[in-house]
Amino acid sequence: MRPGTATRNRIRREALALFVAHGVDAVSVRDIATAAGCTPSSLYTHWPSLGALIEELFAEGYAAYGRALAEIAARPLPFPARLEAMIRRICALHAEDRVLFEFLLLTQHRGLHAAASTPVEPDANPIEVLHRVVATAMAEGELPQGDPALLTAALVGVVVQAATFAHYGRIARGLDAMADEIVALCLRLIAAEPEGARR
Amino acid sequence: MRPGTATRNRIRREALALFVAHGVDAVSVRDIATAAGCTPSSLYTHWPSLGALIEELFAEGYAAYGRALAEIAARPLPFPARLEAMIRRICALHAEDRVLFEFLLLTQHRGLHAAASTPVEPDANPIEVLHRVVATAMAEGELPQGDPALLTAALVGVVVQAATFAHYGRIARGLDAMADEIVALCLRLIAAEPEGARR
DNA sequence: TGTACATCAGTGAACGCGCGTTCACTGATGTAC
DNA sequence: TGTACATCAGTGAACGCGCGTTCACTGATGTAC
Repeated sequence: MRPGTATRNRIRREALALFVAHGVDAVSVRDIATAAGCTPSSLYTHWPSLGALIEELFAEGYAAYGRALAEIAARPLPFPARLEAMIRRICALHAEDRVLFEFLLLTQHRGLHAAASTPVEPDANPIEVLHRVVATAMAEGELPQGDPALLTAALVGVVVQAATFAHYGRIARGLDAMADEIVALCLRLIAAEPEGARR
Repeated sequence: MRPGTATRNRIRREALALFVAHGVDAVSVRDIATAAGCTPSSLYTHWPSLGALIEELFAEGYAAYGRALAEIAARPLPFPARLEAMIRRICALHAEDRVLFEFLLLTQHRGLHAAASTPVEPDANPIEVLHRVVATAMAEGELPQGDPALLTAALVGVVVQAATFAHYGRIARGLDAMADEIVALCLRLIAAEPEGARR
């Protein structure tokens, strides 16, 4: 570990925690420096601006989620099995680093606006990865025809909103403790025939 | 209409549009005044602070959605019919005033943090209303047993994420144009037996 | 092993700027007599 | 109908403050000889 890396990591960790606790725009460079036990100017040793720090945290976290999903998406399994594995992975990541998960949740709108400008590796966007998987499954008949984007939204929505409820204390458990139920809900969404089905 | 009401409404409308376009924290009093064709100080004729304007817009919008759902929740219909009506109502509201819908979407986290302090009428919170309906249906056997909060989250998630996708252009249609499909997805979530069901 | 030098994380005082907000005011409108 | 007054939305200049950022610096660490 190079010298200075310790402070750099402390700034990253404390900034993330403050962003989640108070909202990104309510946290100043001085707040972060105080929490990290350094001076405000110290942040500029490691990042060219506060915005760059925020962008780095978002981009890295978002990309990590994207790569985790892309790895599963590439497995030679039927679509439902891959979907289940992806959802379980997300639930596990929620338990692994809840602060990061909630940061991505709270920052999604700001982050996605900003990220729209920068060209990214295709696997760096978890939504994109899932959308691709769903669209492919639909094209290959593993799923009934429909709007792949809407089904993707529904699947993402179930997981994201569960996390949001957990964040606000509407649900007391973490996503990993609910993984079985979340998977069951998502599998209902991709069921072949909803209701009134006749055979 | 009292004199001055026109400016007040213009400020409300332009502020909402700017908040949605750039994010709440990126919009200054001067920005709003310029868009509304008045001076910054004019805002203080109608609100004690910029924060009060933001809070009013969020609280009123959120409460309107809550009351719309509460009205449907009170109808003497079986649960699935009421759920369908509520979802269709939300989709219609999206088409009616998309800027308001997206403002509530983007502001949910900030708004919910702030609103946590103020005591509100119970029907002013659309999530609360839906949660109550789901919990009641579960208690009365209209739904299989489970965590009512998680099922509520899933239902909210489908609609909210569809709106988010629409906002970012991932889906080109408005919610009202997708109402049938969104309803179908939500009805799958409340189906009695998911899969592997044997009779 | 000891000295000289380069590197670079972190400091602390200071900066200019744009922010939300204030306040004495103006001027149009409505009301009383 | 005409005059005097009250009301109040909106003005414009000014405010203090906290923000992100800069910059000359310090001092510890690693390297060369």
